[in-house]
Amino acid sequence: MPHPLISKLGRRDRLSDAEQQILETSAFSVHTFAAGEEIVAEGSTSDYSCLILEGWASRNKQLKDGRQQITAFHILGDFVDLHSFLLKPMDHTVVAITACKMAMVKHSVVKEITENHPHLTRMLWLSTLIDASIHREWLVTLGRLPAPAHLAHLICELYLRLEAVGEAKDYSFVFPVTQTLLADALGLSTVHVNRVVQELRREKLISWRGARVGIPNFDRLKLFAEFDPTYLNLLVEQR
Amino acid sequence: MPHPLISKLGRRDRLSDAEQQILETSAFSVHTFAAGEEIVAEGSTSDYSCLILEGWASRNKQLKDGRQQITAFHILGDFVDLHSFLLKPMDHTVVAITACKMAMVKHSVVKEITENHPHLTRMLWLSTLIDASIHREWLVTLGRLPAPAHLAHLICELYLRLEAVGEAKDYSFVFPVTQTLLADALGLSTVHVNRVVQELRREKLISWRGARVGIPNFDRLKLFAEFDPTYLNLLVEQR
DNA sequence: GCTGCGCAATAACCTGAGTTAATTCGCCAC
DNA sequence: GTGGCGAATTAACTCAGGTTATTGCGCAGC
Repeated sequence: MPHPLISKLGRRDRLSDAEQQILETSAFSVHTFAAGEEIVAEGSTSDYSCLILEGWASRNKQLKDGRQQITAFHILGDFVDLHSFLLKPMDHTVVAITACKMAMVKHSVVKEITENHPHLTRMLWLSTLIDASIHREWLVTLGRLPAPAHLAHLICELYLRLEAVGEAKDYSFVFPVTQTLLADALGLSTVHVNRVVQELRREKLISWRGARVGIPNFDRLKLFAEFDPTYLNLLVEQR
Repeated sequence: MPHPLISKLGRRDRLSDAEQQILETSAFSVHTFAAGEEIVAEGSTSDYSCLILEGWASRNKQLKDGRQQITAFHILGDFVDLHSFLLKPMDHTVVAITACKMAMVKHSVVKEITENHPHLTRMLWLSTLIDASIHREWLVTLGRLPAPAHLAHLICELYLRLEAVGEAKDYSFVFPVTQTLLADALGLSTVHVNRVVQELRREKLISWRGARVGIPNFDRLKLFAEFDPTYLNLLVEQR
């Protein structure tokens, strides 16, 4: 299996053999985390970043009263806290949604890349810029879309991201997220998430039984969600 | 007057004379934009980025029905669309809130920096990471805070950012944003923004007459907004 | 001094989403 | 197959915030 980060960056621009070699050998260890386990703590200052080899993770920000907002979902190939290379301390927690296998990369290695490999540096920078672009899209869906369209939008996004890394096809994917977590991502209550899920099911915009979500008609769901995939930057280009 | 980007980055880490020199001479021109004018169009692919020398700007994302969400406010020293160096096409518009003076920097110059000046590259990367960190904080305030705390939080943030660039002191600053724009940033209706502004005034958490906002008791406002400035990364550190 | 205009302020009414609490389902352990 | 448990579902009621419409105010233009 090719290295997931190489595939991911390679989807945006061609990587040289030397660059691929560097990424191949960048991890100093592989850790496994159980579902629900905290991978990175808010307020911590680490000297490494984590790349997902297997499983789902989320970035969570806690409020004082115990409620939380999820600011991102992460899947195979995502460099969950690459920003902690320069941005310290961590402004959020990273939590394993399912069991996760993570490759740990020392910040000294990333620093060495910035010293000697400008193109690869730009590609890593790009990957954090895409995270930010997704944050902005979430701001719009959170601030301006009604709950049903908001959920539909998230499902469109996750499907395309999963498809890009080979974890989804034929408009169906495994979605290991409880309605409670979904509520934390959508800024809703659990009860209302349930109402909205059932509305989308009733309208045949999605199917969802067990952990598997299906999209009977992607164009219809896109339209309903006002979804435009540009912000995911899934196209190859010189950087 | 020192170059605002040098001061801004210099607040996060020491810049060498050579680095300062590069930033000094990086702009190829200075443009002025009128209030309300579009500085960068959504969907466009430019070969330069803009740095604010004077005035306020915002990043706006439009919906089909004409409504919009503001995803960021920008002030003196902010590199409004540095991400367009690697992320194309633009996923949002940049609009001048007041009259703006902008320094335009060619992407070829930024690229040259990434080729030859790793530390300066990291500092520029950092500045986009701070943007992302603010996006995440906004996701929390948008998703989980009630409207009054949300507005209070924004005012805390803007005060500290303005103070850091010398545009605010003594807990008072010029806030050139109409309640309609504010509604687009907070994900609220204009009417509700007005209700909330008056609530904060009534509670003596803020004063706001004309374009000037005052904060009689910053600690009380922080508490009310659950505001923690960590995410602004205003502290100096080696990068 | 009048007119027009953008913005702030108010009012009346409506609705999407929150809250609390009870019920049901699916699945695993023993 | 029974008990336990987390998650999904449902119901009843409340409320934050949206909608539509009107009014007031300061100011630029003539």
